[in-house]
Amino acid sequence: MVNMNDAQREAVHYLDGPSLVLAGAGSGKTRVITGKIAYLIKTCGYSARQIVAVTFTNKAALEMQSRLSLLLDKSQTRGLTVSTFHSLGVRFLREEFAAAGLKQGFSVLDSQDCLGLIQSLIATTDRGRLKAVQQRISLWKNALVTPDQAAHLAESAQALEAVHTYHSYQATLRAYQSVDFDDLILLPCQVLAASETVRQKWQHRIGYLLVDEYQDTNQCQYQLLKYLTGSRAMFTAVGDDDQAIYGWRGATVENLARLQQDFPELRLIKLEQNYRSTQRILSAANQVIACNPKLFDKTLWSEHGTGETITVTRMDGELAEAQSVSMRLSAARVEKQAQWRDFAVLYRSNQQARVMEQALRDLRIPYTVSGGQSFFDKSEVRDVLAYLRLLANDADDPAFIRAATTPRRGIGQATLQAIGQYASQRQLSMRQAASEQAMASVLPARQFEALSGFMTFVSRFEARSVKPPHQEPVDQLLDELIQAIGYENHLYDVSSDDRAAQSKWQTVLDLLEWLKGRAKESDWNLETLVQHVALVTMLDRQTDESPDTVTLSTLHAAKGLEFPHVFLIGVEEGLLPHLGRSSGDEEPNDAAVDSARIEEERRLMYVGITRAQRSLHLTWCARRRRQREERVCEVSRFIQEMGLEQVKPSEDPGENMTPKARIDMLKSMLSKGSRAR
DNA sequence: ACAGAATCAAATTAT
DNA sequence: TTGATTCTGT
Repeated sequence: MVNMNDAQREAVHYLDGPSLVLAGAGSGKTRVITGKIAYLIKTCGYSARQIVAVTFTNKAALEMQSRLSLLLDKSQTRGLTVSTFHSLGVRFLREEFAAAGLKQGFSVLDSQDCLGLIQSLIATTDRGRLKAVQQRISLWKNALVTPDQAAHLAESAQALEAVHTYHSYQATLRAYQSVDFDDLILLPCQVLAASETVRQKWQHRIGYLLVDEYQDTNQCQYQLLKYLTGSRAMFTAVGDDDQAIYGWRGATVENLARLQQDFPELRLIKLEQNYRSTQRILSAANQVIACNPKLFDKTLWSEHGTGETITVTRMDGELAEAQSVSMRLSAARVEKQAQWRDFAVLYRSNQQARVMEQALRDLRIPYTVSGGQSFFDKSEVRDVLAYLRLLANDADDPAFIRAATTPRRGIGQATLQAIGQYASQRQLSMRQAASEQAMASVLPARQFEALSGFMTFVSRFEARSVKPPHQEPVDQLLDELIQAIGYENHLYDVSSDDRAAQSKWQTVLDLLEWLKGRAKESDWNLETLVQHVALVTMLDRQTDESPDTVTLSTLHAAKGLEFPHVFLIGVEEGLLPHLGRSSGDEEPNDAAVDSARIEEERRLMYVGITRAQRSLHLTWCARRRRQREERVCEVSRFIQEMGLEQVKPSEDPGENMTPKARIDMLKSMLSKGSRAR
């Protein structure tokens, strides 16, 4: 506790009741959380298994774990829970499955699976409308609104349709013995609300709870927090209302105010000293965020010097922007004697990464794109996971359909339809139906042959994987399973190109390695493994020894990170305050909604600015292709709000160069000394 | 095996 | 309108 300021120390030591730590950007909140955990264990005699720390992302959870391992021995952290809200939900349901109306091997469907489910419920090809419905259902769930309650709230015809879908959506999920992401919070909440016994059990088990990024909690998560801590209310919530950027997925800053109402004895601690950025950067950030109405008064200050000038550069278009930033990146690395990892390029939306990637590749600048879901979206990966899901959960119809038809084995549309019909008549899952002898009389002989071959295959592996007496190590099982499926051959059959097949097979091998690693690390069986897979994103796979690369990241994914040098690109009206509505949704003109949106965008800008430690460079494009046509853009209002001393008209060293000239110039720079590799 | 043509979907942020 | 993926013809 030596290296802490008074406020941090107070936050760590305060144990007389619930506390809320308002931690401004860069004020050392992770240090406080990890410090407090260490303090509880080392000084206060808490056992690690009584302590639960909750974050929003796996990345944050991992970060916290690694910081903790510097403060505590392995033996001291045994049994400690550091996980995301959603993983905690899975763990809860693994134990309380019965009370939630599930079996232990329930499936966790990701949003893509769920979108497919919704599509099967409402007949439409309009993806925008489907997504709108999905979003709506999700928001209801996050606000603890049941389908019945939603029916009373629905105003428009479109909302009424969504209610209807919500009903059948929930019913279908239950029938599949599956849950979506929102259920991982909602179901534990409902179970805790309904059962005194379960409540006491968990409240007794959890001696102290810490919540990171509290400003991003939704109503449901807040309720869960209350149930878990009970009237003892031994918890610390850490958050910053100025960094609340997840309103669109149901998070509500009101939870901060609500905390004070619900716990009048709440101790409020503010961390206002910033250890991250220079004065210039901090002052720009402060001025931007000052344009928002504030919930809590908070003034960030820093002992660092004034620092480098913040630059704003106008660019002709996306390409020029990307190339210019790449060049300046290269130049700055040499000038500042920095490493690639000291730089980040941040942007509002994922699409902006494309052009940027291309430009970086042209200049041989190594980079890592943070975020994006690509790996677990690949069809190879989803195919394999479907088999695992099917083994773990015989009610998982989507998994059944996918596994039964991939690779082709004589089970097609007609067979599936017959199975589906038989199943729904008797309230069975497709897999249960398919394994009934009666199918022999329902299906033509050839189809029945194919089907029973598949069913034998499935039950053979199920017996070895999930059923307790014969539980085998996951390693061996996975290898044999993939062999038995003949998946490699399937890939060669399906893809016309051998190279494509090879790379897909490699993806599968990567997946298997990753699964095995996870299973070993956490001592998980197949069921548990599969339940956690859906929660994992690309980010978490990066176990590579930190390579020296530039980071490309969305503003959302950049929260919690910091870099010496930051480029924030695409700072334009329409993009950085992002305007534009999602497609299918009807939208009354509501001034309050509009300004709430701008305020969230402003917080996003604030997050972006405060990622920078020493230098910050902003760019915007005079023209950009937005939605199908090139449009003229204006500089973002947020630039002006930063109150920079003077905005130089242009800082682009290659302003008048053609793309080719830019590249040539860079190449000559590279050969002069800096090694980009 | 590869290139050009036809077809299709796309609209923020993410567990 | 693009860009990406799939199909088709050589």
